[in-house]
Amino acid sequence: MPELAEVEYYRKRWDCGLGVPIEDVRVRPEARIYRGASPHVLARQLTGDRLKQSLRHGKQMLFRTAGGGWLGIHLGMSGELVLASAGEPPGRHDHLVLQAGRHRLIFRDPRMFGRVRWHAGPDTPPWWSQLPPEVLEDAFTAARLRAALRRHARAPLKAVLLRQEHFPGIGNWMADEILWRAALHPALPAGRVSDEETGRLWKTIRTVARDALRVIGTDWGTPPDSWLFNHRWTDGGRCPKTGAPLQRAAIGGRTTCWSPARQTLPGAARVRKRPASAGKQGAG
DNA sequence: TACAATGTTTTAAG
DNA sequence: CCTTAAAACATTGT
Repeated sequence: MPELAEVEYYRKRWDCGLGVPIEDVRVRPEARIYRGASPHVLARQLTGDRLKQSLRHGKQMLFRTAGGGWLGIHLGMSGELVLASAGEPPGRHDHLVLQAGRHRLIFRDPRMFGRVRWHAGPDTPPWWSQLPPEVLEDAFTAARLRAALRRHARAPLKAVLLRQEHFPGIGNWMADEILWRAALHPALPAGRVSDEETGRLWKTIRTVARDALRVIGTDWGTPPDSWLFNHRWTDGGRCPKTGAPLQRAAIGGRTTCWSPARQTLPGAARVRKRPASAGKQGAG
């Protein structure tokens, strides 16, 4: 569920716990989200410490503790940060629970595609400092976008936009919103985007990121109907710009929504229909 | 019931 | 080595 703006929203949910001593830490050590890291070390070191700062970069979150620790959280597909009061019993999918004063800071993730990591030391963990520039930073230049498009020249534009090593924070709905606003077909091979279109795409990436943070990242507000957002999941949805019916298909492995009236594929490139169960060719 | 879900990672193939 | 596509991951809701 969470992309750039949703992660930003969740990050702030724990704000009321900043500065409050953590009396107790509960973990579900068998949960997949710890991925080889030791949840017990995390629990021991976090106990008695306090969170003093929260950061977000793309879809990654990082909580800095007063005692020199770093708690990294990725929400995966179904994760969320929840605030509960001290008395409530833990939910079935609450994999990390920090008891801080009257607050209970909870990482909840039913599908467990998320991730929790722990790092102790004065500097940010290596995996954090190596993240690519955010799409709203100055370092995210049109030249960087052009290089990413060149590198994945044969992949559909939609699939390229989802790559976190180039566009941290962009997810399925943002990618569709960006391509729709920029009037670029999601199946267009990235290498065929013209210079003029690249400039347009670069501006649109930044506009959508800003809009998303403003509308969703602050209080999870509902975007206006002028966005594709409100129309993309409903059957029979119509393009807010043209009124024409929207289309949906799997592109780049994800359900994709676009407006055929404004996002067209030039010439040879066509949307390839998924092979209708062609039967498995036995490997021999 | 079977399928899809706002995400990554692994595996396979070219 | 590189890129691309598909499967896998685990659970819930329609």
